[in-house]
Amino acid sequence: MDRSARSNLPHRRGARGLNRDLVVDAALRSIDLHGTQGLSMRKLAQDLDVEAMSLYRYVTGREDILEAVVTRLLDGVTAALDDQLAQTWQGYLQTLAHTVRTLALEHPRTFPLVATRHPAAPWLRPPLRSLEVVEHFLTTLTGFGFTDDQVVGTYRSFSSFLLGHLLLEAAVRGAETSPAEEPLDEGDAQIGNRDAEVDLPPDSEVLRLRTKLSEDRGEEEFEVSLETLLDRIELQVSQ
Amino acid sequence: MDRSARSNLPHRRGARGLNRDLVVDAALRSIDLHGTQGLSMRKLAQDLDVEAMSLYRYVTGREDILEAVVTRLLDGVTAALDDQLAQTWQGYLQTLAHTVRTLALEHPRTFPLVATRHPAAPWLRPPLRSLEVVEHFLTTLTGFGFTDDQVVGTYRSFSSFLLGHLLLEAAVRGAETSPAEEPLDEGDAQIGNRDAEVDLPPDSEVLRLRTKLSEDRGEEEFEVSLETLLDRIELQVSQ
DNA sequence: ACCTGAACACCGTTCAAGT
DNA sequence: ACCTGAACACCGTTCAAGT
Repeated sequence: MDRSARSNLPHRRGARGLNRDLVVDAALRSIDLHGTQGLSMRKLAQDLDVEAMSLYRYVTGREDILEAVVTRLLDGVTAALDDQLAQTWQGYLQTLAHTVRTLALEHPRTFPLVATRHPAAPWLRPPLRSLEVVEHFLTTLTGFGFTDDQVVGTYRSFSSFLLGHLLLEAAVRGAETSPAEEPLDEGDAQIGNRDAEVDLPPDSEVLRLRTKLSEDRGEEEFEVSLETLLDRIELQVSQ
Repeated sequence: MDRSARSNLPHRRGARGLNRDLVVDAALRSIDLHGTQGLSMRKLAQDLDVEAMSLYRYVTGREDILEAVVTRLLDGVTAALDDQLAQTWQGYLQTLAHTVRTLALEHPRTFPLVATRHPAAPWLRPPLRSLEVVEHFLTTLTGFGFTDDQVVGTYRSFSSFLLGHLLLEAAVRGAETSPAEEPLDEGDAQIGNRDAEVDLPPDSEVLRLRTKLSEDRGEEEFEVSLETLLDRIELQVSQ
């Protein structure tokens, strides 16, 4: 006999089955929208239709959430790599670089967290701050015949390459997405001119080069620098 | 050493002649010691022997202080450059790079602020987030005969080089300096082993390469990468 | 002119209590 | 087992008031 439909609709609303993953997901969404500053335990709980204190069942505190968000972000990385490309070490570094770049551009407000939280250990360098990713990196390059010194040297230069480029790109995208600047209630002045915040002397080089400096060359710079880095590694590996 | 040892003790305590610079100085000291998180208007006021509300005479709020701290940090840079070295563009970039590096290592807890605050304008890229420094950079390279495209391209690659390397170095130094980890009241376990926080599978590459990965090669990496960057720029400039 | 007390609207986190 | 109310010790910021 069919029992009455008691299986679905937990009881009242959607949030009865709370768990750690749901908390972390909600936190990531919130940070993407409002930045790390905007994340509070109380507002997060509200998003989940629960009181703030309930979160402490699944999470030891705010810091724990931030750490978990970083891990969550990085966790898909190794799975997302292009296997075709990953058949040479050059291809592997390329697909890894592009995967992390995509992630940084998809989460410009969250990426600074990946970049600046204290690494849990000195061998977990940002932005590859996940044991899984670092392990994959080391194993793969060793598999391609890199010596220990070459693997470690490559890990270091690759990390700082990614960190520099992506943090810079994320900062630009983050600024575009987020400003949350007051909509200025009085309809006056300030005609969408983003330089207005800094006043430039009329004879300055910055002023003269302003347009060129503001161009978005992110992708291009990234490709060129990555190419240079690979060349440099190739030199070390082949000798 | 520091100039809190004022010559003429104003009246009762040190803080009668409060002003913006004193507030910013105190904030910088506090962030160096306790990180950005640890900076509160109330505690900062206490350091200055004043009530929190007094600070608002000199500063529009917490954000204003953070921005001012970044500016203060960068403000000495152009003055600190080695004039001798700065007579070639290579030497100029070298002394500039080393000056900023010194600053990052002297203020490892404050440097992330320089790196991650939203730039006030798209042509103020971290970590050279100061109009003064950027202006100096552009003028100097133009003076050495760089075309507009070369100046701007160099500004971009130099910025992300510095950002990647120095944020990584600062993170390591910051972690050493700061942990503020509880002194564990009971004298048990945890024998200063920093890896304890992450448990490694016994067959992992990370575990095998652990020692080599933890070596501090900061200075060396920095020099080598800077050299490579200069070579790359030279190629572009000479053709 | 410079500083402050009191107040407001928030925080993160603990703990004992509810179901 | 899971959630919560009440409480604690903090926040940043405003405003009217003191000197």
